[in-house]
Amino acid sequence: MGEPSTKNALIESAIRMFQQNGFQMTRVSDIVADAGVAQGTFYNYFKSKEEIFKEICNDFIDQLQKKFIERTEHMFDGDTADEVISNVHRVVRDVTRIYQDNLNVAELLFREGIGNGGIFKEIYEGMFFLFLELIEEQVEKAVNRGLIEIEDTRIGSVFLFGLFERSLLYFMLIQKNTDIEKLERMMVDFVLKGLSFNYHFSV
Amino acid sequence: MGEPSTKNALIESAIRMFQQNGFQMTRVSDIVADAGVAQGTFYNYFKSKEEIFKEICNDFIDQLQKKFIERTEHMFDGDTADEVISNVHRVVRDVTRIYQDNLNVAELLFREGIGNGGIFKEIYEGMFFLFLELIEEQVEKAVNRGLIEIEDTRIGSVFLFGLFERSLLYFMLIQKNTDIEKLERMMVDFVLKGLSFNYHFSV
Amino acid sequence: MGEPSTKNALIESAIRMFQQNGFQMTRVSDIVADAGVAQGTFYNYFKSKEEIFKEICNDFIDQLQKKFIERTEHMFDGDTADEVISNVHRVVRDVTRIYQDNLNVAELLFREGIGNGGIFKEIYEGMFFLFLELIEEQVEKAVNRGLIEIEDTRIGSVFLFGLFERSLLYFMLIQKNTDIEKLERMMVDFVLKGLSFNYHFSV
Amino acid sequence: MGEPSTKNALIESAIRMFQQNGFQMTRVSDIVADAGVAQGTFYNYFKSKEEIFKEICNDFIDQLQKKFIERTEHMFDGDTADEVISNVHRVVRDVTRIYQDNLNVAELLFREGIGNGGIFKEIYEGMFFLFLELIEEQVEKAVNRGLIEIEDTRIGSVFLFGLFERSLLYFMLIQKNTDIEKLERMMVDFVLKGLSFNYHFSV
DNA sequence: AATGAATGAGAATTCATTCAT
DNA sequence: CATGAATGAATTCTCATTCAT
Repeated sequence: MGEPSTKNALIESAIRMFQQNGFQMTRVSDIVADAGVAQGTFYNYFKSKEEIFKEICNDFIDQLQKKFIERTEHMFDGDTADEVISNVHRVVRDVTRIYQDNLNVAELLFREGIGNGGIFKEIYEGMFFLFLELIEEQVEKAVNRGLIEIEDTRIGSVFLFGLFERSLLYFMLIQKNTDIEKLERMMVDFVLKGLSFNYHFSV
Repeated sequence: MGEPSTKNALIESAIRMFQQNGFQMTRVSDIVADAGVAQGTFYNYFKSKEEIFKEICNDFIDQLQKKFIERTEHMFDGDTADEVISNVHRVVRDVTRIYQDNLNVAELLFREGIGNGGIFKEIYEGMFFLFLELIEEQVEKAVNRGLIEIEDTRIGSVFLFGLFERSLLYFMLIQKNTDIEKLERMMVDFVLKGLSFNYHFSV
Repeated sequence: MGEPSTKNALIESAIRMFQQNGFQMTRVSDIVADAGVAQGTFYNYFKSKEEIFKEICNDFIDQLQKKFIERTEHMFDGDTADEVISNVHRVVRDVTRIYQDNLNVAELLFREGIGNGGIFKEIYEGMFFLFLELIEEQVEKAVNRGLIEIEDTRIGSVFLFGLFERSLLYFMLIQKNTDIEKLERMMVDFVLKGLSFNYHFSV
Repeated sequence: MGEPSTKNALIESAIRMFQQNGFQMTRVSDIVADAGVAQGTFYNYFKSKEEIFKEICNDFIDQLQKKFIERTEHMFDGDTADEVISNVHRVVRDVTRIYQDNLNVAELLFREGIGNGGIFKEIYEGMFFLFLELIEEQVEKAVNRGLIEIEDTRIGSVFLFGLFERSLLYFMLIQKNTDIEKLERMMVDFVLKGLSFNYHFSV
């Protein structure tokens, strides 16, 4: 019975420590001290310091990817402007929820992925490219359907993703008292206008 | 007279190494090997690894801040829509130039500043907050003049800065063949529309 | 359970090495090589090279101070000359024993305390001053009781302590075949005569 | 003409620095900085850091040895007690003068010689043994002439030298306001009594 | 499963000394 | 003689990982 609790304790401690001091600056000894187990115990559950980091991120990434794929698929669906807006809103809201529910891990992944640390760049950039592809696909469809207008869909997609990710992390991590629903609403509004959305559209 | 060339060689090597492997993973021995000098020589010019990083960033930061302050001041100035657009464009273009001219250092600062390394977060976040303030000030003025409409100026400013910084680095570092002038043009367009800019404005 | 033996091995090796080459010239690598453990093992037991030195000295200092305080208190006690002589002798003998039992450490402390190393001067000089105070106190009492005569009790005390410490270390460390009992006897004799002891004293 | 002043400046700076921080802790860069010359200049005058130390000590040692040999030769000479006392006093006084005139160097030699530093032990101990021999020779002569009584002349000589050296340094370096003439007088008195000097002696 | 002592490769930094100018 | 940049060996200390108990 020791297993699940010990492993969980290690994971929780690792998240806490990684967030506080970053991956590189966190020592395995910090993690085990925080978890209250012996140094060697760590290696009964994880092959290395890297492995626990990846294990921590994987759940979040899986969840996020799954939802992202599932949601973006219908991003600009709808027969009327209101339906489209509502769908865009749903994407924003659902993805925001996942960030909210995994805020610590999201920050971790974001920071280590962008930082030059090395190994985690791949994980992060893999995610980034996937999301970019998915968004671009939808943007193209929407352009084709005459819903929005944008000179270059790749550039437009980078705008969307950059704006989304950066804002989310800023308001969730730094300016924490922000009204997230307002943020979502404004984001949808800003992005649709930026994309020259045809507010009078109807099939 | 060996001084300036040795010091410069070290700085250039340091930038290269930091970019390749990150600050933490770069060894002083990597830097000196790349610069072709002895280990001890490094310490004739820099007190520590941290110090060379700071010295590298400082020039760029100074330049960027100066230009940013100077340019944003007139961001939404103008008596006609065209004049305003032209001013917004100039801000985007000038700041983009600085990024282009200091691409390596810009990436360095961005990555290490966001990564959890520690000391560089301060430098980066200091810059980030300053820019946010400057942008928000201008956004407020523009709202008051009826040029644009935005529910919350702070949120709007984060949108602007996030979109700008993220896109710039993406297209300069990853998708390098991008037509930067097109990017600038689209950015101005996207942002103004996102801010509900009154294209028919005139004093 | 490797702990006590490893730590002890390190301490013994450290004493040996410090004695052979001094604190400054002794490398941690010398100590671990002599103890037959890995370099890192040292730092499982001691925070630094300085720390092991302090730990080595502390036992000896504690013991010496305790005995010194306890013994000197009755240094010149007694109702007859013979009793007094016997008490002085006991002080000399007891303190000599402690030096004999901790010869290596005593030498270490003496050498590093006098040498300009820095940190150990404090330890040594603290001890030196304490002993000087204790001796002077007794010398004053003895002068007041008419047992001895000395123009300046501070100077006399420095004579006593200098003579004692220097001789002890000389004969224990350099001219090792010396008959210590004879040395003690001669020391008591020399010192009492030097202090103009009243050999016919009686209450 | 630059030579003598540059070399002297280096020597004076070296003495100052060695005294402040000890030989080991003093860097050549400290010495040249204090002397106001370039790093390389040091090596125009001295082969190494050790060499400047030796050069500093040599004058003092030569002087001290010369005077010590010259003076001790007649240490217990004299046909009356008063003459002997006066001769002993002269030895003490003359040697004290040399210490006084070279206090900084004396402390240096003493500290580094006793400290476990290594190379200077030899210099110091050579001196120590020479002085001990010289003293013992005189003590033996005095015993043979019935001037003094001492069970073991070697032990007695160590008493004399230990007391002398230790006291001198204590009162010259630490308790600096001491009346040196009184110290000399008391030393002569203490020592002669300790040696059971025959105050009524006469040829 | 848990422990924690032992490991040792590797990192930053110092500083006496050299030498071309 | 004076300079001071360059050198690189040497040293302390860190920490992920192993493994016998």
